[in-house]
Amino acid sequence: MLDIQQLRTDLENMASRLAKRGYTFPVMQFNTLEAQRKLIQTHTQELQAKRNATSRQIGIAKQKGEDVAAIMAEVAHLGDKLKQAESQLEHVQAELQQILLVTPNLAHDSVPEGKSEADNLEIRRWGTPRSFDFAIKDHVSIGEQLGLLDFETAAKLSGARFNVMKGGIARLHRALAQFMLDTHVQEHGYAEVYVPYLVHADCLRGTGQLPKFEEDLFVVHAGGSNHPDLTAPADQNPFKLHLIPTAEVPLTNIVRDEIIPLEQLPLKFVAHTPCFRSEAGSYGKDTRGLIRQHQFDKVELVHIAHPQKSYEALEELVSHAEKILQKLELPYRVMTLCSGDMGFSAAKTYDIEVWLPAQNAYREISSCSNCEAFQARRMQARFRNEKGKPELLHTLNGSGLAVGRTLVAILENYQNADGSVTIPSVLQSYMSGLDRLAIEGGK
RNA sequence: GGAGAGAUGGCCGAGUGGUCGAAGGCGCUCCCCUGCUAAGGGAGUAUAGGCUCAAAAAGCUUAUCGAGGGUUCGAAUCCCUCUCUCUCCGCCA
Repeated sequence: MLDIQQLRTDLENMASRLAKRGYTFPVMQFNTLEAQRKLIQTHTQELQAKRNATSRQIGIAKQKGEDVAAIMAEVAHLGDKLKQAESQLEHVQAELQQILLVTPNLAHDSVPEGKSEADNLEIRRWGTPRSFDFAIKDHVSIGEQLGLLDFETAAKLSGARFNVMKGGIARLHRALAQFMLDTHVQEHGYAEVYVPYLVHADCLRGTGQLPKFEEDLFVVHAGGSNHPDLTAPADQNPFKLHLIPTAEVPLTNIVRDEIIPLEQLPLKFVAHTPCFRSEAGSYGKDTRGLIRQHQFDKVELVHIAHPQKSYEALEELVSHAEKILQKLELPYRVMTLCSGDMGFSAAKTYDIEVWLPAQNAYREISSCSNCEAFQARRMQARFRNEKGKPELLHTLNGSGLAVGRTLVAILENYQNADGSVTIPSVLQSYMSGLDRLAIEGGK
């Protein structure tokens, strides 16, 4: 959420910055509502002040044993007027809030201007794509030939965009998550966290998925759709929960409504969770294989940072994600997303793209963003600053990494002519020393 | 699932209709006193808004005692709904 005070004082500038990321801010509507708000709020507060003062007088008079009938008559009609004013105010403020809730973050000055993916800026590459002397296969063929990747069964169980992994691939998948967690905890200083996979709507509003992107989420009810409590307000309804689309949601919301002592900053959290996405609007995209699934695992990194240090933290965060690919010896490149391609909450985003030989392309495997105070303002996540005053934190998140896509990268980059797949050396200790997945080896 | 108790400021804790945004204590900050350490005295110490103002300072003002609603001229206090925590019983991985 943007700072409404900043919008009031610097509207033109803010609107033009939003335009750079392809968002048209409703300037006219905002101005109209603001003018109304000012009028109604002042009026309401005057009425409230009058009521408070009069009530105090009544109290004093009664204590002295004086007659209060005259004063009572004076406020006789105040109640109705006040109620009306209060409800008008509430209405206007809800409308303003609605505008703010669907307005994306401002891009940082260092973000290149652009409209789409095509305008993203490559900033570095690591590793050299391997050249193959045989006809390469994609991860689906590799996995199915090994007998360890089974999309047919997955479709029977749950439909499209799900997968069943077996034997060595299931284990490799597990090994990857363990390896990532261990690296971030032991080498990068993250606190390992286990979090709920079902969260309240408040959490999703806090990180920016709601109210705008509800169609991308899965919602669950306890006890089926006939549960009587479904009629209760969604916010406080314990029987309506959302499946997390990323661990960013629970991890970042850990600091919601908190004031963190200065000396505890930065907080660095890591969690391995499944992620659930409806993938509405991506019909026909990446339909084959593990790239785009309704359910996938991810190791997520979150920093809760001092505002003055959040851009240092972003560089650090990216380097932590890169480290995983380096250890796995997978070639990748790092992109700065242009203003038009960034997510809703981000002020600046780096994508890490891993080399996928079968696609002959680099594909996103991690997205690392600094959201500055955008999420913190929605969450009321603050710290006590050097002057002892509460101040909004900066929040950052990044994949470190998407486990399923990393698995894809390994299957494709480490494939051999005989259909087997070499296990990267850093993972072998997680696989009881196994150094390859062979066709007859899986069970 | 059943029975009961509770939720107040950074923390503890008082407050059952009226000058209560809230006694007292702890903690913290500043000042004073005291030749070590300690102790004592004084002052200050919630958050988010709005208006006045070019701005700052300042002033005025509103809201907030788990959340939402209600009663009332007036609610931390009374009523209703919900959430969470604790204790006991039952059930369960």
